[in-house]
Amino acid sequence: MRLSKNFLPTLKEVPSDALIPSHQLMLRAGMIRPLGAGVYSFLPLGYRLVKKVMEIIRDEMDAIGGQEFHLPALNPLELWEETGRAKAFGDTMFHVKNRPLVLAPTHEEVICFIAKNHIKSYRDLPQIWYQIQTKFRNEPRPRSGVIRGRQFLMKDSYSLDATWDGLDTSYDLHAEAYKKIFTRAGLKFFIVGASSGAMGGSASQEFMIESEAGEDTCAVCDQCGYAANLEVAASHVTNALREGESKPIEEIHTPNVKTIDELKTFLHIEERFLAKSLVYMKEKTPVLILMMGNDQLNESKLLGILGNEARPLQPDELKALTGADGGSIGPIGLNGFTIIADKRLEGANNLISGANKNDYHLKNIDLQRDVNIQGYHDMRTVQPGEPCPTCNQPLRVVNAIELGHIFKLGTKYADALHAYYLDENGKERPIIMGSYGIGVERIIACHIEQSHDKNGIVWSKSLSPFHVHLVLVNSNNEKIVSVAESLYEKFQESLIDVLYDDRSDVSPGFKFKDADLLGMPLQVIVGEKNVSNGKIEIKDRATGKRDILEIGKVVNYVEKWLES
RNA sequence: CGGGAUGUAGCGCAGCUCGGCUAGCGCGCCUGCCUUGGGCGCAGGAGGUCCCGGGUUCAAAUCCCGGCAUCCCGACCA
Repeated sequence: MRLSKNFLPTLKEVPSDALIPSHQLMLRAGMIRPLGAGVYSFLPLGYRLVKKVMEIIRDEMDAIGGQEFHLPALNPLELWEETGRAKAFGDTMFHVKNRPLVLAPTHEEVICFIAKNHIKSYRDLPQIWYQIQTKFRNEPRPRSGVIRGRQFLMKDSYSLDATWDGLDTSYDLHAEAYKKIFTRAGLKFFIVGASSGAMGGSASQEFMIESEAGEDTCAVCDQCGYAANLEVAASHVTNALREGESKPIEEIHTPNVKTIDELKTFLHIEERFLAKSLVYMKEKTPVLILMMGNDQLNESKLLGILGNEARPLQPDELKALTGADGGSIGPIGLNGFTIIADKRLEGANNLISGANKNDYHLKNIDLQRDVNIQGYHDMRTVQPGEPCPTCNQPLRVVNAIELGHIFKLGTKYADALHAYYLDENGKERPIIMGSYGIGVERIIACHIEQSHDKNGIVWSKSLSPFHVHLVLVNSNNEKIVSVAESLYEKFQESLIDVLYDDRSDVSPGFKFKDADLLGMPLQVIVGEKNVSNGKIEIKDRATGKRDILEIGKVVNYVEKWLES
């Protein structure tokens, strides 16, 4: 492709709205332009990348037996009401104003609708159906360029199985395909166990890359490779101890002590003797949650135990139900409460907790003797530096960008839409589904986040929009021009993707800066300096290393590099 | 949806407190000359509803009220 004739608007300056490197560089490299909040046009270079990514995805999806669909973005609202997800998505789903239609944020419903009409027998299963298409979500706050948009490309696939073992197989096939896809895209990623959230279903894993710009938080162990979304992450912290003798409960005056840290300082005592209380409402029942010391409650773990409808109490409700304000609540003397505790407190005694009376705490509480604990659960949030649950090395807590998410859905959608098949015994059963997504633009943005320097993007060989950036340095010198032109032709004949900077009105420095910004892995530089000796310079974008070789050997050099 | 910031030429910004504008600067763009190994140089030129609507005033980019948009933090994120 000739730069003199093609539309590739690069920017010297950083657009002020872009803060993270991938967003800045995608704008500067002429890949995208904003149209509205979270809505981007892809210009030719950007779309070339999109197509590269889609090619890799198609390849690996087809390899596991996936069949590509093209599904409508416009969906009847009614279909979404049948599964209850019109309500579940709420304002996140776009609704068309002048017809009862919605813009699909994902496609379980449509897939299930097709399956319902055509999958009749266990002999029709299993199936893997996928699509790579635009999805629409009315994100309350789009951000970070294409990483969170209101309109974005997603590869979504859906497995349909007759048995739960079949679902496991389909799920594992996807996990393997995803590893291949992200590896081929040149990404350093990790896989975490995740919460399946409101999507429903049993197992779920996320494919993540570590990035400060990430919206998810994960605990990772560099030693053994343990990694988990903080929503579900665990660590190997020590428990509160049970001492030999349980002393009698005593009330202590603790004026103006509101937080665990204040209590710790006030009493000069270790955190493991303190029990913090939080109160949630599950339907009509208040639930007191005991956490050790200043451990942070992990709400997603809690909701996994209590159900998604549970909610924290308002301060006035708290006072009415316990008789005290937050900071003085405790497990003793409550009526009508369910009490649960973090595993770390299991069986502990001689604890200090709130007295349900402002400015007072109780000491020597024995959870076995004094409290009717209805269950110990892991409910704490992992902190950086805590020991890894598998190898005890310190965990890091990092931000991460979610590239892909795989779910075992089960029969939720088949049940709602009555998508049944007949098994070997002629018995009607719901189709068992899995759902597997990949953010297409995120692969591009994440690659840039992981691979750039102060001069611009550094593409990996597999993802790069062109293999070679051919730079004609002296466009006023006919000899140089003819060498560059003939190289351009030879590259094309050899099926090497080449971006050719043949502009005559641009200074050499400008071309070099553009080449570094655009980030093709190899720069082939045709300039007077070397051509006069029959030589060409090849610069490796990633390392900056330069090789000088004879003109006749350039194409072969690039071919070798491509094969390596 | 809460908190904060910003909105002036294609991009990056100044001017706004303290009203006086014929609205500047750098980059980019156009024309001509020049230059050709790291975002050249010189000369000339085009380009603006100062986000929108209302108000105050002799006079508003500037002050006041209302809206919209974009970005950031938080909430949210199947």
